[in-house]
Amino acid sequence: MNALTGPRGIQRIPVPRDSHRGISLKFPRKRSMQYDIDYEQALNALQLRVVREGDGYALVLAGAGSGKTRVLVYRLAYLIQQGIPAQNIVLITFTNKASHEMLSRAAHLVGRDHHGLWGGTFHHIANRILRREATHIGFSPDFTILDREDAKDAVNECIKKVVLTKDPAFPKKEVICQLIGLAVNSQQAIGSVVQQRYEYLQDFIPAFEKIGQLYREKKMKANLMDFDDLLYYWHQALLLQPIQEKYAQLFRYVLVDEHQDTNHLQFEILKLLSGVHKNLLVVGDDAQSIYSFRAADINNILGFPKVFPRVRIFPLTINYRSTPEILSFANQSISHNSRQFPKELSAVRESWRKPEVVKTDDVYQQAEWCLQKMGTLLQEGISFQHMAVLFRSRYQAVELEMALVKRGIAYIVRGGVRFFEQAHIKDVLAYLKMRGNPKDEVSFKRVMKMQKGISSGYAEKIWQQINGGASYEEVSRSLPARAREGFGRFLGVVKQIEALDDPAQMIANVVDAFYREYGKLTFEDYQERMLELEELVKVSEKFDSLKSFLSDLSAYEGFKGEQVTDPHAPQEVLVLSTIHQAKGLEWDTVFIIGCAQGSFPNPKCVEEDLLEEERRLFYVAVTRAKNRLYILYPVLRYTASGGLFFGKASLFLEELPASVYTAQDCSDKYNSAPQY
DNA sequence: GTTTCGGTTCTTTTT
DNA sequence: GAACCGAAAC
Repeated sequence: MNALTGPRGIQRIPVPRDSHRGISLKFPRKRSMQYDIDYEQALNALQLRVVREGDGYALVLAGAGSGKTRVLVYRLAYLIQQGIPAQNIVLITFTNKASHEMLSRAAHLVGRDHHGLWGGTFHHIANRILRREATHIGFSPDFTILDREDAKDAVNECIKKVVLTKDPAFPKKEVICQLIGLAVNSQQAIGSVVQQRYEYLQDFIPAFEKIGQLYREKKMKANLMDFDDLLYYWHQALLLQPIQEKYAQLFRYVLVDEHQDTNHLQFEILKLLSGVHKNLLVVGDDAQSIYSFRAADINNILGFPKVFPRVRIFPLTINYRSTPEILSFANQSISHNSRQFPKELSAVRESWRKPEVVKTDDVYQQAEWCLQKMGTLLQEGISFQHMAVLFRSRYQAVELEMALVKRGIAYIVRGGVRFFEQAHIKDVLAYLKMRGNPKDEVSFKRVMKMQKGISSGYAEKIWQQINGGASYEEVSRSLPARAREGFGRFLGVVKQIEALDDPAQMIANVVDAFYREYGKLTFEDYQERMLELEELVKVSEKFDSLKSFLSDLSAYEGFKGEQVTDPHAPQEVLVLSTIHQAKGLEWDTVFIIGCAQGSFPNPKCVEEDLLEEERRLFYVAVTRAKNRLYILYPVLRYTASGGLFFGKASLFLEELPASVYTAQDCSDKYNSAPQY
């Protein structure tokens, strides 16, 4: 059973029956036969108040492990039970996974009545709405969504058009993408974002603005949107009176999870969506705001009461998840931050062991220590699915991965490369996208560049010619021999899929006609990649048209190595995860590795604001653990150039009183590096 | 002018 | 590993 969320008979505080004022909804005295939900059994007094009295503008400050998911699920069930049609409720979550989990839990309570509810991430819901309203903002409904890599490439082309002479001081395309994204999400001019976050680049502001302009035009011409555009154009659409009217009328209740990680643009969307019925309930924890690099603005939650003076605030401060020892460790840590709602989480669990802080020689010993401890835990009856290893940065897990592979232990890594962002998946999908959206320049060029003899130069020329109305023969004649052959092969593949509309068949055809051979020559691990393409065929079989497949692609968040097709398969595998990806999850046992100076906090985050965010990240990691928490740090660091560093524990450990943990020193016990 | 290939550099977090 | 750069090859 899931201890995450609820008290289950832990305490029974009497609830004042008439404590809500001016609320039109009444809690039914007689429960309907249809669903017998025992709210009072399932929820504590404060949780119950949120569920029953969450009308109007409401802010739920839900500390880690305080049952926030449970509250949202029951609130949902309550509204439906009150007779609110599901299609008039929108539940915005941080990941689509969280949305699915909440909806399926709500389904347990109210059966099929939750069907039609609008659930998902901001981006997911934006996608759904924009497919309907695209024509109002200058797009056609079959627009293609660019992922981060595609967007980067497109921006790069714009950079080349603006910056003609190479300047070594000009920032890389990643940086440009980042600041264009920040500008959109925080609704600021690129110039002011640069002033605030990249002051040293201010000489380039005019160039940045030109690039941003060009990029926006390019996408519009090609009927493309990047992730940020989904929000940008959703907001643009909502600024049109009839559309605003339509959706603000439709959404009688707007529920928002993880509000601390929303950005300015998202908050504006929320204001517009809730503008008619004025039922906006946001749930969040300012102590867990960890996405400022995506323009998340902690002021959205800290300043919520200022924006809506009549807001009601519900603080949930009882933690049902962790032992008091883990909680006091977390509380001690977060108390070093200055910007937060004052609060302290209190524990109801029984006292148990303190968290252990383990000093090791290096990353190999760190991995070994984890494995040995896991062995002990297995003997105690804790299986791998109840353990997780968390880290600040993806690269910190590699030594542990090697050790796990060596022992044949199954694991998945969350964070890093996503299934749909791998080169071979994107290659094959580019063919389908090209067919689905003939204006899709990015996919067309990607497909062209797979052919030998054609690289970005000819890909551009071919694209220009075809758009200028040239026939295939004309294009072919204009090319040099090598490129002409490639173009011929391309036409062959296109012919294969021309007449099809079934995505699974199209994928299989592309692979058979071209990609299998191409893959053999391109990838060393070609066989694995072919297996993943088979996986892709399976995923696509669920869709009966190309259109529905393509418009739903963005909803998938699965990672490489995870079962994309069957997310509910029971998993006996160990989870290795970035802390960011671990948000909202919990395990019996948590290992946090790499808590050393120079790794965590990330050295690039030295500014005061960012340091506080790093500390919140540490807080998130710590509060994932229910019973056992092991925090490890290696003192030796190998630099890229082969040098050795002596490091010490993370600032976040050093600043804590020694009384909140037990320390273990494993360094010096170490003889020679194991060979992997 | 364009492509290809071999070397070098660096890796924060993500819808 | 993959992204970038420069030099050789077409």
